[in-house]
Amino acid sequence: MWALSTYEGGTAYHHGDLRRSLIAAAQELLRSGGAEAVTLREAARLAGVSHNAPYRHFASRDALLAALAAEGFRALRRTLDEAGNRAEGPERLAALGRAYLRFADADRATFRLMFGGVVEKAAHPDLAEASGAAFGALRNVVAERDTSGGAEREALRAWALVHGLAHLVADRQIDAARAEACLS
Amino acid sequence: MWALSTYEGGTAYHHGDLRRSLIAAAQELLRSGGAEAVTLREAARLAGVSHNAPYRHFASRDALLAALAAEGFRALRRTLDEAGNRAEGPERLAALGRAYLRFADADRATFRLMFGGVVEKAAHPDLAEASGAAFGALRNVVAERDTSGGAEREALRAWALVHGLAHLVADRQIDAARAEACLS
DNA sequence: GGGGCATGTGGGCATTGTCAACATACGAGG
DNA sequence: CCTCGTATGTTGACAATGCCCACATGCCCC
Repeated sequence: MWALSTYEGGTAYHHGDLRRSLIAAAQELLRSGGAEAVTLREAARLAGVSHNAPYRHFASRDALLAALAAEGFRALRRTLDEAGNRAEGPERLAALGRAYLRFADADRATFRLMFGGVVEKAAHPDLAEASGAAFGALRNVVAERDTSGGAEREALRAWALVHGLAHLVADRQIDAARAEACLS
Repeated sequence: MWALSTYEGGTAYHHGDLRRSLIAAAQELLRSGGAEAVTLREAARLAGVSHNAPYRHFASRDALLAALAAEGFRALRRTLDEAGNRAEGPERLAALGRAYLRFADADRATFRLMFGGVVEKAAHPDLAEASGAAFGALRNVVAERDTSGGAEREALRAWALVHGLAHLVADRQIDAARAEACLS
């Protein structure tokens, strides 16, 4: 067969790790055409399987999107953790902010899927957990900076500021450099 | 015919103001089921016309979504203008912020359509204009507060803070009251 | 080595976006 | 008043998609 896809693998009939291949294919669709372009049948085509094979791994298209979003939250968490480990003291929060912004800028489609409300977190426990973990990482560092009485409010403000900047970047309302300059 | 829809009107064949009816129907679909639920055929059904009638008013499903988003930006601008007129001096910015948050909270689906990247502003001039006007209203008031050298940066910060809070509210990460408490 | 079960296949159905051809009515100009 | 052009709406069709069903295949455990 000409043009064997990179997402194929394993034997002819049993794929080997179709779930991962489908996610990889779907990520490519997501990044190149947005959430609308993520199609079970197209992902199956890219993975070199029949149009119904994905249903052995994802209950529905929504479940596939949820998996993509969860993957995004896990990646975001890794990014935040790394940034947090490389900085110390008062620099730490700004480092997290920069990491957050760079994540949004580097993978706008995934960021929008994560926060666009297309997938309902309540319906996908895996997603909810990944999302909670990522937010936890951010909240911890935010709260550690300010231990006074108004910590709660300040933490929320910092979070909202970064989140808003990230959305503006993802929507191309401002560019990433200008957004980074806004972090105190 | 039983169950005449509120979106119908005019004579039997020629509807009268189908464009407006379609937008109203689509808004209902948007609010009750999100952007995914906005369907040309369902909107046509609600308006009591054939499945192809909408094409006389919208070139594509995307054009209909763009019209909904533009309508949203116009409503946001009206809301911001009213809020700005009712307040004076330093209170003015906070009033705009509250209006912004309430808009996002009251019509989460429309807010997400406006900022979710589902419709490409570049492809719909009407949308781009409405969006620009709404942002202009916000930016003017933001910039008026701080006329020092760092006005640009402070304006962007204020905008991002409100925008981030609005997204968090729309995604139900925090509730509207907590968000409003964050506005200085 | 045989059977159970996870995994993949093929066909089918309803829904949708979009195109093309046709039908109808409103309004301007005679 | 009539007629004809054009805006508006209708019917029919096609491909793509999500999802369901019955069936095929092959890996693993007994």
